[in-house]
Amino acid sequence: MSSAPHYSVKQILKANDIPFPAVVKGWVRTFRQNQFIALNDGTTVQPLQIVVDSSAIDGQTLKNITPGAAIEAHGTIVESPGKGQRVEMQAQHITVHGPADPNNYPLQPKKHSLEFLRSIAHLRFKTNTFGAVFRLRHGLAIAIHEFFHSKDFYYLHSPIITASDCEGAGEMFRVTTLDPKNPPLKEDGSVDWSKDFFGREAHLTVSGQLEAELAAMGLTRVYTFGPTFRAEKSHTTRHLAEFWMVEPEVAFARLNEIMDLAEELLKHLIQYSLQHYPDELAFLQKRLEDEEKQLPKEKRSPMPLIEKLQFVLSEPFQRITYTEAFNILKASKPNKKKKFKYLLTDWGADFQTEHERYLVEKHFKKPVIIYNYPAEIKAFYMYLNDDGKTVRGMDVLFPGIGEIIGGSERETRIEVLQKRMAQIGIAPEEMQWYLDIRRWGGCPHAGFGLGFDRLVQFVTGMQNIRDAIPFPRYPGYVAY
RNA sequence: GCCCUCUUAGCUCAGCUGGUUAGAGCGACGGACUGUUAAUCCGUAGGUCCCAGGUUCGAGUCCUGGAGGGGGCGCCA
Repeated sequence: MSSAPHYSVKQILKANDIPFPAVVKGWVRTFRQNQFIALNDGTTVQPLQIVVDSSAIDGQTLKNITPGAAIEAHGTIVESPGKGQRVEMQAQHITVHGPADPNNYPLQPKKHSLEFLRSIAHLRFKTNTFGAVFRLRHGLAIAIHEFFHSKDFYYLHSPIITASDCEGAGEMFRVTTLDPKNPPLKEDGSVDWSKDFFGREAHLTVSGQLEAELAAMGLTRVYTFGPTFRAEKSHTTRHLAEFWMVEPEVAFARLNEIMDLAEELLKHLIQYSLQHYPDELAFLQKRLEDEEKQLPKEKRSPMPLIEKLQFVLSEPFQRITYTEAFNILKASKPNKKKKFKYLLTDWGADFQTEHERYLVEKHFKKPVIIYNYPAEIKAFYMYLNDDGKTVRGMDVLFPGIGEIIGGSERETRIEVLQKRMAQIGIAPEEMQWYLDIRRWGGCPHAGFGLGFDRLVQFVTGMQNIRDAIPFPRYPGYVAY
């Protein structure tokens, strides 16, 4: 057997100095005519063609070369006389590491529905679609770190288990080691959490924001990038119970600066995807087009995937205040003609999905940043404007997926913060640390949360967020 | 939590207003094939029509309940 180096399919397809000896390892996609193996190792969309001399290979090995089998091929990379590829391997020797019985191997060389693949999520990494999605997901993560690193942001590992249960971002999952059948009780019959592992109640974090604020008060610019958890029974294509969030927090920054940062980050990430993953995006674009062929025209994506990404880069995001947005919506046709399910009449009402979609997809036809929201519909930590009615919060809305970023300038005036906490019933002693950073060396600061899986969803064109994360968790479903 | 919708072969789906032995493509299996590109050609096998009741002379088709999938709304990232 040859002792040639092991190359990835990606390396071989890019190689210029041919011919050369090589070893490749991967999984068989198809085996045509007892002669042509299409091999994929997850490094590219394109498979490598391996040409087999069937007379030189024993019958059992030949029989085991079926879709899904893991093989190792030793041979020479040569220019391909065939039409579909530039180079191919002429194999001298093939080892089947793991056969895949074609009688019961679920993946066939044909289209499968995403729902079916989701039901065999442990195998979907082997497909071109999920290979492309997860390579892009990786690339976006790298790009996020590079982006922040280049701007002197420090990557903060915010805790996953949190003692803080008043972030207000949603229902939390409890973390406990107590016996659910027989928990220690207090005299009044309630559970005695002081006997639990941490000596008090603990939960999975819904956001690293509050911890990021603490770190920004010493490191100036930080960001978190980690899993967050919400026990909301959301049944939609854009919610997960476990999802990844990117949360930059910047000391001395005001709302405008954070809006600039959000727009720059999103554009950078899309630019990065277009530049580094053109093959994946072309593949995903075609996949989306094929899938949408069955749909009526009005339900299809308004433009192809790559064009959509370029379009987001082409213009500044539309920035409007809540009040401006409210006035546009109130005067809009669907509101006047009562086409909206929720009609807008009074200032202060929260926008519904249909309103956000109208602004983004019909009125402005580009990403929209809405800011200065009514205080009542936003979190307690947002900076109260001088009008006493609105807070310096902002949402970045994207076509198709809605809110991709939510952020704000934080309230720094301790007495205003205490008042708002009291209004919604947060005990000040629970949040002393949060008040302390206003007490000593407080300063204006702002930040936002980017839904990483929603970003992956947007860039890859996956309609369901469950197909943008390797192992989705949602109400009623957890596997692996 | 509310609403809509779907479940027929391994996969994707067809099956008209209830009416004989439930169909196709792909896949699988057997065979042919030395430049194919989800190869092609010939042949074969493969179904508890999601489950449980009910209506009916007769149910894949209608009704009720249940399970599972998908979608919409709310909540948000």
